[in-house]
Amino acid sequence: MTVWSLSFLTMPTETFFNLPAEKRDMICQAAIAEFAAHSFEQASINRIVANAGIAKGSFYQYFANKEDIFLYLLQLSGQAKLAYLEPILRNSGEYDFFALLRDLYVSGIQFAEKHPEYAEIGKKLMKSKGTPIYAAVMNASMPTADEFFVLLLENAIRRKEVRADIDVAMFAHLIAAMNALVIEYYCEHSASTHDGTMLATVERFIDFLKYGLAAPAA
Amino acid sequence: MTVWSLSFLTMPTETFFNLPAEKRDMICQAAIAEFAAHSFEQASINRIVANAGIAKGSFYQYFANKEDIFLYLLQLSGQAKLAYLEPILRNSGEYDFFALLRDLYVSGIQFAEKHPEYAEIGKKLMKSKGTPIYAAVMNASMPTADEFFVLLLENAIRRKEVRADIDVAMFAHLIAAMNALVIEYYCEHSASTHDGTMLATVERFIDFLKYGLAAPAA
DNA sequence: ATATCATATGACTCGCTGGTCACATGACTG
DNA sequence: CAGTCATGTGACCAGCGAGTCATATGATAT
Repeated sequence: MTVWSLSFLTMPTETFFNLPAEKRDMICQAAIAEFAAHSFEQASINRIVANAGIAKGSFYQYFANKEDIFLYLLQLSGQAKLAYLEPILRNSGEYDFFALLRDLYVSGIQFAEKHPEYAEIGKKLMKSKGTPIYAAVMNASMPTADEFFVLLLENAIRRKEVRADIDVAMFAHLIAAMNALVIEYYCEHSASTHDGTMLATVERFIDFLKYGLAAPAA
Repeated sequence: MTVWSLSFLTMPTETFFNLPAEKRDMICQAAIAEFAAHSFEQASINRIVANAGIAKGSFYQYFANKEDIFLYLLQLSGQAKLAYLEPILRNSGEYDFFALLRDLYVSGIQFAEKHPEYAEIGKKLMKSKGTPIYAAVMNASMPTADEFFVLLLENAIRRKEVRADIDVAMFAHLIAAMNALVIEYYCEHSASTHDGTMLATVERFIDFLKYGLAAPAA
C-alpha cells in the first residue's frame, strides 16, 4: 500500500537514458527478476548483467552501484503503484473508512496480479527491516504505509466510523501489514480465479475488520 | 506461536555432546547471536567460530554444516517455547477461544522478552519463506502455527464462539502472523514497561479480534 | 616406550561477490 | 586522414564465504 515519492537522491547516469529503450528494458527486466528472486544482499550484479546480456563494465556506466539500481527500481515500482491508487485517493473524501480500505485492498491485489515482480520486491523489502538497505530506502524519503494509515484512522475516528479506544499507531501498522498478508495469501491460494471471488474475499476480510470474529449472539 | 517438534533428522555429533557444558554453551551462544543478527544465508560460520573462540575445523567436528547447527538451535528454541506454552495447552479445554488466544499471545510476548534471540531467529525464519532453508526446516517436520490455529478455529466455530462464515485457513494464517506482528510491535514500542501495560495491550487487541474496529452505533 | 584414540587446529581450496580499469569500438567532426 | 567523444568490454582485484584435511596434542591402555 506504500506510495513511493519520486525522490532523486540517486539515479542512473545520463548514459543509461541515452540507451535505446529496448536495451534499457532488458536491463530493467533482468534486474527486476533478480531482485524479485533474491533479497538485496543476495541479489547478484553478475547474474543481472548475464541475463541482461551486457558487460559488467557497462552496468557500472549506468548505475553507481547495487543500491543505485535498486532504488531506481523502487521508483519505477512506486510510479506503477501510484497509477492504481491515484483514482481512489483522488476521491477519498467520498468514501467511508471501510469502503476506502476495501478499495485500497482491491487495488493492492490488482497491482500485485499485474506486477507480481514489483509486488515481490516490495514484499522482500518490507521483510528486511533492520538491514542497511532498508535504512537506505527509508533515508531516501520513501513515505511509509504506516503513516498513511495513521492519517486514515485518525480521520475515521473523528468521523465516528472507528472506535476511539484503539492504539492508532499499532492498528495502522497492523492494517498495513495485513494488507500485505492478505495479498500474499490471496495470490498463493487462488491461481485461477476471477474478480468476483477476489472481491468476495476482500469483502469478507473487511467485514472482519469491521465487526470482528465473534459469533453474533444467537 | 509455533511449537517445534523434536525431530532428529539432523543433529550435532557425539563429539559435541562430549564437550564440557561450558564450551558447548559458548558455541551455542555465539551461534544464537549470529543467527539472531543475520539471516541464515547471511550468517557466517567464520564469525561464529571467532566469537565462540574455537577453530573452524572444530566446528565441523560438531556439526555437519550450517544447516545442521541452525536446525539444532531451532530445536532448542522450540523446547524453550514449549515450556511457556505447555501450561496453557494442557488446560486448553477450559478456555473459550478468545481467552485461550489471549493467553497464547501473552505467553508469546513473555517468551520473546525472556528469549529475544530465539524470538528474533524465529522471526527471521518466518520472513524467509521461499528460501531453501525455509523448505529444509519445513521438511524437518516442524509443525506450523497455521495448522495449530486451524484446529483452534474449527473448534471455536463448532462451539459457536466464532462466526462460521470465515475462511478458516486464511484467518488461521492471519492470526498466526498477527501474533508475530503484535509481539514485534509491543517489543519495539515499550522498552520500559510492566506487565500491566502488556496485558492491557493484548486485551485490547483481542477485543478487536472479537468485535472489530467499527464504532458501536451511537 | 609405544600404540591407539578422541579431539583441536588453521592454512588451504574453490567459488562467488561487488567493483575497477586499461583498452576497444565506432560514430561524428574538421 | 586524425581527433574526439560516448559507449562497450571482460580480465582483474581484494575480500569473504563454506567446507576440507594433514597435522598436532594429549590422554589412556598396553
